[in-house]
Amino acid sequence: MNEAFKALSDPSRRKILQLLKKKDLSAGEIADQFNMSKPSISHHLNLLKQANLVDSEKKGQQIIYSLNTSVFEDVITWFMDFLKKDEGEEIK
Amino acid sequence: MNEAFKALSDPSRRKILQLLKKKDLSAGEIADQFNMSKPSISHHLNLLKQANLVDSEKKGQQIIYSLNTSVFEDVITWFMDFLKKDEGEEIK
DNA sequence: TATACATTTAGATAATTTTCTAAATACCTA
DNA sequence: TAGGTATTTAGAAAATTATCTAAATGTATA
Repeated sequence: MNEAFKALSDPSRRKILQLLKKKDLSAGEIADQFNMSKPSISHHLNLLKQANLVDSEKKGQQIIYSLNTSVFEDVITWFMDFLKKDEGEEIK
Repeated sequence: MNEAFKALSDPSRRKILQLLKKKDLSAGEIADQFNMSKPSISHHLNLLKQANLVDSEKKGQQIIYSLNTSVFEDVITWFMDFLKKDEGEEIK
């Protein structure tokens, strides 16, 4: 899960996730939303993919990216753990 | 919330949070759990504090650190958003 | 097959982050 | 107030990350 935390620490990558939440997008369509070179976006997409936060599928000459929510669930579980009442000191 | 994501991207800092989940600890007690110099731990604690993930309180010559869960709630909310069903395309 | 388009790979540079040692600060107690 | 303990601040070195331009790859189409 370390890769996911790393991937999530960058604002551009979080913005990519927000965009993909609305709908699947090609690499180029994602890049259009940023003031950044395409290779830089490609690099960010690669990190998101390695963290299993997105999936990609080749379609003709485009590559379509989509959210992969399975790791999101893991991360939420990790966080929820901090809100659980301390288990050592049960309320009687 | 960017500072929180940044703070959470480091494994040592996440380990500190796990330790503080069990009980409040002094800076020295935290440092004892790591193979790392005290100034380095101090630096990590500072980042966690700036992200509002921990609080600190001076007690004599020690500084006691504790979890601050308010930002955890915000972050969980951010994540939950990705698991919500797409709101544009309602099921009828 | 030649050309154009979409994306990635390579390689370099700049910026940020992590970590260290040495020194400073703050508090406690004899 | 002198000495000891706990922690932080300062400043530097090393590692990692973000970003760019140029070139390469793969696909579509005229």
